[in-house]
Amino acid sequence: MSKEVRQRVLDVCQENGYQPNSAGRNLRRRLNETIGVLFYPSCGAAFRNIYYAEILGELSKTLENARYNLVLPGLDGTSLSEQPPRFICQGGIDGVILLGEFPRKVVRNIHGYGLPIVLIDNSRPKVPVDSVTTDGLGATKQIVDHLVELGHKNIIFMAYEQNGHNANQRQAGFEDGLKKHNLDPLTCPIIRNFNETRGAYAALAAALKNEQRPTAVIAVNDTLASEMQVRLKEDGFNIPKDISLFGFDDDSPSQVAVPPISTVRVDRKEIAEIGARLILERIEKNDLPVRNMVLPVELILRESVTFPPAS
Amino acid sequence: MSKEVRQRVLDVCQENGYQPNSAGRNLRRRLNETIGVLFYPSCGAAFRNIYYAEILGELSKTLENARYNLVLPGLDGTSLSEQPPRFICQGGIDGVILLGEFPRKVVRNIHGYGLPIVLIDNSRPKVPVDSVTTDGLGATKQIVDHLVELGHKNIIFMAYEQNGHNANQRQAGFEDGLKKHNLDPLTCPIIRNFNETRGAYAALAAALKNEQRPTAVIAVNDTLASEMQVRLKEDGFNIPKDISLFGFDDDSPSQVAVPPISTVRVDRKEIAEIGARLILERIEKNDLPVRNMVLPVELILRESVTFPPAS
DNA sequence: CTGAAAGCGCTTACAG
DNA sequence: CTGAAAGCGCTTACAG
Repeated sequence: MSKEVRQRVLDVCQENGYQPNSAGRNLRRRLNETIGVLFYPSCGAAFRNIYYAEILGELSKTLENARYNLVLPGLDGTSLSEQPPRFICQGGIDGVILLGEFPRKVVRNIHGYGLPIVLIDNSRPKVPVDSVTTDGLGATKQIVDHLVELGHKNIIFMAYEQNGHNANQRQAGFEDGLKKHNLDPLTCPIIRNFNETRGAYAALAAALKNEQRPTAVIAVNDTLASEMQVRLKEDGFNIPKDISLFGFDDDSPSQVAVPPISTVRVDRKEIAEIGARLILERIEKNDLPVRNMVLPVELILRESVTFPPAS
Repeated sequence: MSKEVRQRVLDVCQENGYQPNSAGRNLRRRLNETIGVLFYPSCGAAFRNIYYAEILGELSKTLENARYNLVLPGLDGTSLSEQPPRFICQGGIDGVILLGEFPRKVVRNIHGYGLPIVLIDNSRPKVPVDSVTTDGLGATKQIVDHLVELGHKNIIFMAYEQNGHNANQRQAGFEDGLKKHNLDPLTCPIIRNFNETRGAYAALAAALKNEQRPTAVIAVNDTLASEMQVRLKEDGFNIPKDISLFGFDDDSPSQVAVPPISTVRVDRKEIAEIGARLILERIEKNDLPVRNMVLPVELILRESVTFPPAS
């Protein structure tokens, strides 16, 4: 074949935007260039936390650069306890990304299918799988440091009852912070006996009636923080003069709140890129050692935090 | 082959959960059993409206029943104006679902690639594509009917500046309602000169200073409605005694608000199922006539609406 | 009705 | 280094 003809063929391919047909290519290469994503407990529920939607968006962009597509099999994390689902038996995917707080049993189950998997924003030390999470423990410790520096001595940590990696890490950081500063756990309560806004505020309001009234509240995420702020204001508390308030995640609720709420920023792009790298590397070489990445986070200080009221 | 052997083979397949390999199957059948989803302007942005996440979840479940997977190509609706993207040239998908308010130009562009496409929650009459939307026009007319029946004469409609099918339909329904009840457009203003919460409330507050103070507000969605409610309460208005309030979509903000906000419920499952049906039918037979489905909606009456204050 | 062959579009290993 | 052949796993059209 002459070089001239060769070049002309290549040109024509270029012009018409020819791309090798994926089915043929994949069949031959025994690869799919496709990664499945699962949510827990469901797609709709996971995205109540907009944070996950942003990570998903970044993930799909990053994987596109590696010619990979993301596929959403039509099933929830909750229906995975039984038989292996179609999208796994069918061999149409090269790996699975688990986005959200999957219970250990489900992770183990999926891991058992032998596909490369990676946990994003969740970690299961007892199951040998790659993961990428953020340093919630360190973040809450930093928050306590900051509040103590301002003079706060009675601080509340509150999180939804439901166990989860992030809630647990953030609580652990709070407990570490209390120890470090010799704060009394009795006047620095941890509130976790609620699972919806109303219960949350009832529990918070009760804690505020304590003899040593708490002067700062750390909520496990921005949605909870902003809901508490609205209720506290309705009950006549001034934020931040009476009560300082911290959230987590730097989502929209903390930004649009009045006053804006101090929070912890997580780099969604970074977590997505690392998650993508982990799964791509494991697809290439499945006998890599397990890697558990923990990303640093950044405190965002806004008007919802100040010195405690003079007592 | 004896029937006995045949049965044993089938049994073994069943036991091991054998599924035909998708790459081989698809190559031969010249089909992909895969549908692409695009968001506008981006995945992260689209899901700020949790409504779209719920539709996506339902879509993936419905399509799973037809053995179809949903694939997220790693690109935004915004980057579609240029060359056909990889996931189209590669021939890996049988159709495309457009979720959200895509500009006409982009829809036309994608339609030009020749793949079956369907618009969900958006309609572009000038482009010959299937679509499924909800009856926002009828809904707002019903809301006006209801408010007028309670005695309201001065009603505000407010929506973000950005044009969009839903905002426009809902506004059109408001205008129809005004005409039907001979209400004066001067005392029933349409506010659309804002694109974030602060501007929205400034515009609303200004309108409330009108001589004929409006006694009811219809916000284009629940997020806007609940934000306005918080600000109105801060400024000393009682909801609903001073001002009745309507939102749209029956999302979480209208449910957790104090008081809960009247709204319009859209059946996410239904819209997803119809969208799925439209695209599957078009994949099967691409020369079907264009179908534009409009789903009925349901008014949800909550405590945020009552009679206007005695004047 | 049953069973063997052809071929979907590609890539890789092989022969020249 | 170049070019033809084999084969990935399936399904369908064809021969017997």
